[in-house]
Amino acid sequence: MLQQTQVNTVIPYFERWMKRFPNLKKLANASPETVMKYWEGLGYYRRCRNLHKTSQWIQQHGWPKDRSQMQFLPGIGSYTSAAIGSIAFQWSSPALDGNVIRFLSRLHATNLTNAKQKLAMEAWLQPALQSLGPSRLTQALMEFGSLVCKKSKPHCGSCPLKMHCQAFRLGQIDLFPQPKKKSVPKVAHRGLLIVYSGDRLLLQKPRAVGLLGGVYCFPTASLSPKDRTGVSYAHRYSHLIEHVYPIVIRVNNTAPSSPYRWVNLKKLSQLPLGNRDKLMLKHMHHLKPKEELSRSLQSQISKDIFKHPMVIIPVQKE
DNA sequence: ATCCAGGGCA
DNA sequence: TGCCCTGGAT
Ligand code: SF4
Repeated sequence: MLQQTQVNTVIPYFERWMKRFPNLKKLANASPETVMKYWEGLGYYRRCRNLHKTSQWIQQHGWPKDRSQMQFLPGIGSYTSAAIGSIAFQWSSPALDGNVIRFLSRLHATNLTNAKQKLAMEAWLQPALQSLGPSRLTQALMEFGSLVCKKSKPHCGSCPLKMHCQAFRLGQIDLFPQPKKKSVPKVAHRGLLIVYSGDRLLLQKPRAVGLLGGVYCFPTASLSPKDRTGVSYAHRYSHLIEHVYPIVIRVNNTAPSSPYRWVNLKKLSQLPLGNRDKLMLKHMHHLKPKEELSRSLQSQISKDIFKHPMVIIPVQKE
C-alpha cells in the first residue's frame, strides 16, 4: 500500500484491510473482488492484484528467505524487498524510498539517480545500520525524510543535522534532489455510458490488466469530435487526461455480452470501482438522459456491448 | 487550475 | 521509456 502512496493516505485503508484480512490465510482465500473492494480508491490497482497473488504464493511455498527470493514475488521489487527485509526481518538492506533519497542527496549535496550512486549510499549507511539495527534505521530515515527533510519547506531551522548538511551549508537545498523530467500526459475523449434497465445499471466486469484493471467500470465508447458536446469533465491519470462525456440512456431488459453485467442499484456499493466511476455515481443524478444518439454511439452500444438486437428506449418528450 | 511525489514492470 | 492512480501543496 505504501508504494507510491503517502502514509496518511494509507492509514484508513490499512486499518480496514487488517480488520477484514487479519492474517495471511484470510487474505489468500478471499476472492479477488472482495480484496479489491478494500483497495478501492487507492489507485494503481495492479498493486492489489499482485499483493493478493503474493499472499497465495506465500501460503503455498512459505516466506522468502532473503531479498532476492522476495523479489520474485509479484509487485515486490528492489525498494519493497529492502523495506520489508530491514523493517520486518532485520536484514541489512536500507530501503531508499523517495523521502530517504531526498534527505541523503541533500545531506551530501549530490544526486542519487543511478544504481551505482545508490549502492555507494547503501555502503555508506552500513555502519549506522549495524549499530542502530536495520529496522530502526530504515524507519528513522523514512520518517525523517517525510516529516523534517520535506520536499517543500524542509524544517532546516530546527534540523539536528543542519551543521552536517552540505546542501544547507551551500544554500543549495532547492537543487536536491534533482527534479524528475516530466512526460506530457496524453489526452483522450471517451463517452461514459450510464445504461439503465429498470433499477439496474450496466457495468463492465473487472479486466485482468491495464488501466483500472481489477475494478468494475462504466462501459465507455469512443467519441468522434462532433460527439464531444454537452457536459464533460476531465479525469487525471498518471499518463493520461481523459475527458469524460457522460451519456445516460435506458434500454429494454436484455442480456449484455460477457464482459458486461447488470448490477442492481442497491448492490452497487458492494462492488469495487475506480475513483472516476465513484465520482460519476455520486453526480449522475443531475444528468438528463441523452435525447439523440449518433449512429456511431448506437452502433457501439448495440454491436460492441450487447451484440444482439436490443432497444434503446427514447426519452419521453414533454 | 497546475504541479509534483511516489515503485514495479514490460 | 511508457504505463499504471491519487492526494497534497501552491
Ligand atoms: S538541514 Fe534541511 S535539507 Fe539538510 S537534512 Fe536538515 S532538513 Fe534536510
